[in-house]
Amino acid sequence: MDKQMEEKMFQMHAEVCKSMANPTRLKIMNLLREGEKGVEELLERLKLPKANLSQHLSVLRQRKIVSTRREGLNIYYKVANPKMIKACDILREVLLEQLQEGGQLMKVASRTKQRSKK
Amino acid sequence: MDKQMEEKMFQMHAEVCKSMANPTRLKIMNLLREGEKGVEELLERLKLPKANLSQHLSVLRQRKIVSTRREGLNIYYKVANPKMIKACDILREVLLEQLQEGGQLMKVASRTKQRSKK
DNA sequence: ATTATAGTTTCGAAACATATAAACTACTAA
DNA sequence: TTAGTAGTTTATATGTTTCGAAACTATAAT
Repeated sequence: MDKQMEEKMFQMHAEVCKSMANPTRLKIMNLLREGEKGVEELLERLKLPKANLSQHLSVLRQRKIVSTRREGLNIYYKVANPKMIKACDILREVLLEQLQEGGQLMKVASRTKQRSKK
Repeated sequence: MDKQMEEKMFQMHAEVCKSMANPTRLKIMNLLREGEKGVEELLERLKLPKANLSQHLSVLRQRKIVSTRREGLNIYYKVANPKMIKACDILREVLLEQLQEGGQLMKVASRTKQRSKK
């Protein structure tokens, strides 16, 4: 892979991250992890204004993170590549570890406090 | 995990994605993947204004994506959790697949064009 | 104490992302 | 053809991210 190609990859990688860098869009991905879902269902579950949901879906579509299928009036969305879910899962693992460590530190801190009280 | 906790997780997840949603910061991560590096070395390799590099490092530090160590005047950075690298790698795989598919489609398109020329 | 070096923080302007509301498009059915 | 439903797009106001420049902080050496 040449220099320019590398540059392009970092650019694209950043764009994908941007698409995932919003709690609402992560919630959408989390719902779609269970499988294909219609806009109607997403609307019910997320309790968002229709236009706003549509905008978020548009972001995910443009980066090809989700793909769509129309059936009459309804449009169905799904995660385009299951590896995307995998990547999300790993990040969540990291976050959980961080929360745990935070918890540990707090425990240690309180233990230290008790000790120094003696 | 309760409702509020879930909400917090999506929030945090989005913040982590934001930290990674910039080509320069991805390049930094890519350099640090090889191991700990001093700011000086990062500066040389990335050819950025010092202040700007420092701002990007600050973003990564705040989300605990990197951690630091000082040694005299120099400060050394490393990736805090190797899973972060794993997550990046998966996203890059997805991107490469997409590029390949794009290539395929282009080939099919040019073949189709030739055919219709007959 | 002064000076030099390595790195960070703050400020301000330009570019970008977000939510809401209003206008629009695609399909269906009467 | 008209009307209705499902979904998308556009416009705009508000907030966020980015960069360069200047000011600042921490450590070391004199």
